[in-house]
Amino acid sequence: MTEKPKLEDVAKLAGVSPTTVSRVLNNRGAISDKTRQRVNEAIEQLNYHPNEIARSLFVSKTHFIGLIFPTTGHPFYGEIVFHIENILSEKNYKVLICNTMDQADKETKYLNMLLANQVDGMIVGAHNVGIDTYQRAHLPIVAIDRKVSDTITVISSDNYQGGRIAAEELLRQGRTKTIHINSAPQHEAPSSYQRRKGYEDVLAEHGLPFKTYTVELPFDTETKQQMLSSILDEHPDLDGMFLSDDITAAIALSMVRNRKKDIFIIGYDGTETVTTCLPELTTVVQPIRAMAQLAVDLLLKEINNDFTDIKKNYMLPVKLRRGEQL
Amino acid sequence: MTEKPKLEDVAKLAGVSPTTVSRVLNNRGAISDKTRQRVNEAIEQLNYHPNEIARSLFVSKTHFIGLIFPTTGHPFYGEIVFHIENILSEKNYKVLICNTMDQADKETKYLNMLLANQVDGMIVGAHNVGIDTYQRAHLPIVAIDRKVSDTITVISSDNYQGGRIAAEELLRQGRTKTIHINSAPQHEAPSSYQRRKGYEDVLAEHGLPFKTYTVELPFDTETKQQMLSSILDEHPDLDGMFLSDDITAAIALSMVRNRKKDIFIIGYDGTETVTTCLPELTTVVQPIRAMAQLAVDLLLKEINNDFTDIKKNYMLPVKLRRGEQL
DNA sequence: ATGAAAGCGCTAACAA
DNA sequence: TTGTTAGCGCTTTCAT
Repeated sequence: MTEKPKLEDVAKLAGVSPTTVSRVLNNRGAISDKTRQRVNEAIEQLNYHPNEIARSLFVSKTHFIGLIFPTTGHPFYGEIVFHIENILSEKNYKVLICNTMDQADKETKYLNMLLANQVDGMIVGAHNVGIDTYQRAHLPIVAIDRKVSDTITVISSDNYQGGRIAAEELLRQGRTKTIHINSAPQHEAPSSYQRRKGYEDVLAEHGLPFKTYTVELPFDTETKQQMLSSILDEHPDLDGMFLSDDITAAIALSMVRNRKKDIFIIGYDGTETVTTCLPELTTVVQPIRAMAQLAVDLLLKEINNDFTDIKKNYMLPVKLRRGEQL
Repeated sequence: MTEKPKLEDVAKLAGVSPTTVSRVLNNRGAISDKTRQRVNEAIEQLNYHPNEIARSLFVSKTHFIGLIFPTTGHPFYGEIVFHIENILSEKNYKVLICNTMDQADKETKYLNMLLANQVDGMIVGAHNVGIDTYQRAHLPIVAIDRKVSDTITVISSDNYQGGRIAAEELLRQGRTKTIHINSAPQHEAPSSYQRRKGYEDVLAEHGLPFKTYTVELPFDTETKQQMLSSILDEHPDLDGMFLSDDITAAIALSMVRNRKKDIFIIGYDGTETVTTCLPELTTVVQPIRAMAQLAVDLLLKEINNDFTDIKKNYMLPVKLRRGEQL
C-alpha cells in the first residue's frame, strides 16, 4: 500500500463500515470500546490522516482565513500578520496569506482567489480597491485601518490622537517649524487624514505654522530619499518632522544626520523591529498585538453568526514612545 | 436565489449539462460559440464562482503550498516569505503560512495540518524538529538553511564564506580582539556552524585569538540585551564583534554606543528593513530574493516530477555591505 | 452500537 | 458538439 490510505481502507482493515471510522475520528455517536480500539489500531497501522479537503467540501466550512496585506516584508504588516496567524492557529484556523504590494489588480485577484477557495472569512489591511468590492463577497470580513464602512467592521488605532500626540511632542521639544509627511494610499485611507488632522489641529491651536505633504509613498527607499531630500531643500529652517511610518522616519533620520541638521523626527507604528534597530527614534506606537487580537475576535464572532455587541468601527489607543538618548 | 450558485445552477439556467459548463470553465474540448456564450451569460447573471475546494478534491491537487517559518515578524523571514508568496502567486499557487516561533510542538502540529490539507509541497525555514519528521511526508519539500539531508533539498547562503568575509572585514578595520556570537537553534543548524567555522578559520590563519559564544538566542530583546551586556562586561578590551543576525547586531550596536566603546560590529542578513533603519551597520548580505526564487523553482520542479538537475544542496553567494559613515 | 445510501461541487471517461 | 454516469474522500440522515 504505497498510496495514501483513505477512510475506506481503515474501515476494511478494522472490519467495520466507513461510518464507524468517521464516528471514531469525530468522537460522535456511541461506539463500543472494542471497535474504537480496533479502528484506532488500523489508523495507526496505516498511518492514516484524514483528508481535510474532502471534509471541508462536505461540511462547507474550510476553516481557512484569508489575509490581504501590502507585504509581510514591512515590519508593521509582518508583525500584525504574525500575531493574527498565531491567534488564529490557536483556534484551529488556517491562514492564506496574500501580499498585494499596493497593486489594485493583485488585490482583486487575491479576493477572487480567496472566495474560490471558500475561506470562512478575511482580514484586510490593504487599501487599493474600494471597500464595496469586498461587500459583494457576502462573507465575514474585518478591515484594518481603512475607510469606515456600513457593512464591514473596521479596526484602527486612534489616528487623530496619534497626530495630536506627535504634534504635542514636537512642541514640547521646542520645535516650531515643522512639517508632516503623509502617505496617502490611493483610496482615501482615513488613517492618513486623521493623523494629519490631529497634527494640524494642535499646531493651529498654538497659532503655529505647519505644512503637510501628502505624497504617494512608494515602497523603495531610493525614491523616498529623493522625495525627502527635495523637501529638506525647500525648508532649510525646518526643525521638526512627523512622518507617517517608522521606515520613512528612519530614512529621514539618516538624512538629517548626514546633513548635520537639528531636526526632531517623529515616526509612526512602533514595531518591535524598528524599536530594536532605532531605540533613539521617537514614535507613535500602535497597539499591534491588540489590533490583531480584536480583529480575530470580531471575525470569529461574525463567522459564528454572533453579531451581539459588534460595532462597525473600533479605535484602539496609541501612545508615544520617546526615543532613548544617545 | 440567495444561496451560492453552483455549477449545476449555471447549467440549468443555460439549458445545458453540467459537463458543458465545466468545459467552458476549463476551456477543454470543443464547444460551439453559441453554447459558450449562453453559459458565460448564465455565469455572469448568477455571479457564479467555481468552488476550488471541490475541484481540488477531484483532481487531488490543491495548488496549496505550506510555508513553515519562525515568524514573519522578523525582517529576514518576513521578507523571504513575502518573496516566496509573491513568486508562487504568479504561478497560481496559494500559500498557507505557519509561524512556529521556534517551538517544536507547533512545528509538528503545523506539519500535520498542512498534510491534512493536502498541500502540494512545502518550504521550510524553521528548525526545531528533526528533518526526518519531514521525510515521512512523502511530499516535495524544500528547506532553507538547515541540516543537509539525503532526501530533502536544502538551500542556504554560503555561510562559511559569510563567516570568512566578516572576519576579514574585522581585520581590515584593524580589530584584533573580537568575538562571534552564534545563535544555534536546537537542532544543529549548519548555518551557525559554518559561519563560525569561517570566522574562526580566518582568525586562526592570522594567528589571532578569537572567542565564539554559542547561545540559544531568544526572540525577545531584553534577554538578548542582558546576554550581550554580560559578554561585554567579560571582555572590557573587546574591539570587534560578529553577530549572527542583524537584529542582534542592532542591539549590540546601541549597547556599544551607550557604553561609548569603540567596538566594530558586523551583522548578518542584510534585509531591506534593517539596511534602511541602520545604514551605518556593516553586514553580510544574504541574497534573500534569489533564495526565494530558487526555493520556488526547485519546489515546482519536484511537484511536476521533474527531477533533472536537482541537487540536494544549494549554496548561494553572500556579500559584504559596508555601513555608511555617519 | 453499527451500517447502507446519498451527496458536498466538481470533472473525466465514455457514449451518442 | 454535447450529455450520462461515476466518483474524488468524507459525513450524515435514516435504518436496523
